[in-house]
Amino acid sequence: MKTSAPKISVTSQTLGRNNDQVREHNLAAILTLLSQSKSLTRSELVELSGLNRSTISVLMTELQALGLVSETSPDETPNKGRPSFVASLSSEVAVFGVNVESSFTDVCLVSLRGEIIASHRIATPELPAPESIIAQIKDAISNLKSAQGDTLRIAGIGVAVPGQVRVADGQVRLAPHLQWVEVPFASMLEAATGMPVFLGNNASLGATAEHAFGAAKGYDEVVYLYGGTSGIGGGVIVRGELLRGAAGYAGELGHVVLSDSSREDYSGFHGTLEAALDRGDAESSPPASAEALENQCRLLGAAISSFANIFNPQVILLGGFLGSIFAQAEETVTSFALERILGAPAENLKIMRAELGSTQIIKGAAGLPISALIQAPKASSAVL
Amino acid sequence: MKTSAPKISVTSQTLGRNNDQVREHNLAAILTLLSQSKSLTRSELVELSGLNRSTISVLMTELQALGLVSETSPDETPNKGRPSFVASLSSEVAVFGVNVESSFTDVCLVSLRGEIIASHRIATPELPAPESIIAQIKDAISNLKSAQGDTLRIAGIGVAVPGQVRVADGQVRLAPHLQWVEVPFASMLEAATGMPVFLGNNASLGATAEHAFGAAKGYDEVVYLYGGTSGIGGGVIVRGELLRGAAGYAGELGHVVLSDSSREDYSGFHGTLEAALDRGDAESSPPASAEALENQCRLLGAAISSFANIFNPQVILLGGFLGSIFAQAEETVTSFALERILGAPAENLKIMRAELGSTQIIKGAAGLPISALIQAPKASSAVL
DNA sequence: TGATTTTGTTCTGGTCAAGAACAAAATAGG
DNA sequence: CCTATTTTGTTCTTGACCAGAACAAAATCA
Repeated sequence: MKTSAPKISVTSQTLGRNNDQVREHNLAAILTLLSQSKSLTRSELVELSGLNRSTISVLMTELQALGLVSETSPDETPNKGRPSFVASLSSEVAVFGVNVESSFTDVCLVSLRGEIIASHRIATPELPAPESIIAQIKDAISNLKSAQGDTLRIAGIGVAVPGQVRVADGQVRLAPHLQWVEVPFASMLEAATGMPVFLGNNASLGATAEHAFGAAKGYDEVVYLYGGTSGIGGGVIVRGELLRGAAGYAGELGHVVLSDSSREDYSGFHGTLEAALDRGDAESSPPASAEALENQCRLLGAAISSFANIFNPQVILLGGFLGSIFAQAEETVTSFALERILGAPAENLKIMRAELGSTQIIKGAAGLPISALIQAPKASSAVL
Repeated sequence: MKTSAPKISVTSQTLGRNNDQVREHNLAAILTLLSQSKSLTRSELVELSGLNRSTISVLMTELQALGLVSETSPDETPNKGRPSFVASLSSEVAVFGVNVESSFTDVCLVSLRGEIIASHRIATPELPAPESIIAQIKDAISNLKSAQGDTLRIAGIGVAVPGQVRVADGQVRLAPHLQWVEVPFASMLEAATGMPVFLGNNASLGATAEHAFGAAKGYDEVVYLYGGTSGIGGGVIVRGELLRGAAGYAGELGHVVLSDSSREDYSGFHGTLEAALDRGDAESSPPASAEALENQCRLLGAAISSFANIFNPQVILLGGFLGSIFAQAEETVTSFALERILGAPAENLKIMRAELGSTQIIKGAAGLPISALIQAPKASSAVL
């Protein structure tokens, strides 16, 4: 816990760049734009990317050759002039999104656009052991895949886990509600399926899903708080990307200290947000009293004010039972929050309920292999 | 405070890139490498940047023509083979760093390498009014500049302010200890001096200085907490860059809610870190009792645990009187903190006292125009 | 002093995006 | 129905950039 020699960090900033990387970047830019909209015409791509028409032409040809983009003629031609091709991400490439919870595991086939094509739920009356659930996921994947056409290619698997995940190698460090300790889940599932596997924390992936598809779409600075059966988690979007921290454990927003109370949360920490807001009161049954609800609003408001002062976000999103509390008493939560937010970060701040339903975590998980494909389209396509 | 249509964000991710930007990026990469070391040989630059030797040759020629880099023959030649040129950032270009506090304002001439060349302190027995302090800063700048050789070129002015600063236009929204409200300081100082002016919050700039030159050098995920006469502020480095948030107000770490206490901080918020840790007790005089010190350690530890869980940083740095508390009772603070940090983010976490002395804020302020110059060497050089 | 090693410089070649010129495909108007 | 206009896709040329090869320069070592 004390100082040692810091390793020199080689960021992309200090690395030189050559033409290959320019092409890769521009391909990724087009794919990113396409993933943000259902479909875009070539002329819209020209405008949005700032690239020349001729360059777009070359890039689109390459992306079609890679099988990542499909172009069609437009259905309607509202403008005069030659109609522009309509491009969208190929429906012949998809990924799997997996959400592991204590009582069930969802496996979904998800398109590059983030649409759920097919899904299957594995019920686990007993807590899932890593080996057995991996075998079941493998079966579900091959069933879902064979139910589709032969032309479907899979770019990878994204898995959401309710626990702390080391992003570098997809190791589950600790997932208390699954009773998993130090499970190398990514490498195990990779070995079983032969596909690239990406792991993430479930609440963090909820944040990326809300950012990509949900209520936080279009914002680059977002705080997401999620209250579920496994406590309170969160995710933060900074400059349009998920806040990961040194090893990927960032975003444990439920464990901020809020009060002097001795009440403990699921990790045994006292006085934290998770300790103060107990799930049972809020979602399943209406709160015991108006006083109890007001107390919850006060605590939620205090947490919101802390996060607003820390992150100066554009949006703070509340999901799960925290969204229920907010929906019941929006004014109360907001006014408690505003009590302790500085004037400047309080401007233009939006506090909203999260939008996506139960599919958000799956979509966030699917976003992991999708992002990997988009960021390195040439390299990733070789893997398919 | 409620939802409106989100504006579409155009990030660099979605923008195409052309050859001009490649050159600009590579020039910036070399300057960044040089700013991280005192000096580097060309062959070291080849290795660190990953660029070809011939490319480095061209780039260095251009940087010398821009007057940003100077090359000398090596003093010693420990290896066989032709000795490599030693390159370093030019000493003919410098910037001004300014730190405005309630009772004085420091103006320093700072080299591109972050060394303070000359400095001048303006005493302000009365609180400084914007117009008068700008006139005094202008005088100090011209005096400091004329004391140097004629060849010295100035790339800009960086100013640290104890308050909330909108980074987009350098507007001081609120600086309570200066009693400034909505002061367009950057444009005022630009008009007075004709030089480009950059503004930042003092604690945030302390964080960037610790990251660039101090105890956090080499780390990319850093939380910095600073306790000074104007309360408790902070700064967070995420992926090697300062966390700014939507408008630049992020990092107000002193205003996180920690307890149910009704004690208020300088902004009138109760139960916050700043409210709980009163400055008077800690720095000027030894704490009244061991009990009082332990209480301070408990509160500081609680804040540290929150930030560790939120950010999963490599380092948490404590500056100002928070550093004094830590130095007095390192074990106590650390053990209180570890009580409520999850296992994974607690690994490899270093809690340290900040390194730089009173010059840190000046160096951080100077870093603003230096970074601007490094990031856009061709454009910025035209301004000089 | 000559061989070896390492580095700086110059020249060539390949890749990339921008822009111009041209072809293609729609609408608008008679 | 035909033609002018508008908008878009394609192709070719041009200029910029980086990589690599060939060569020259400057040190050490035997």
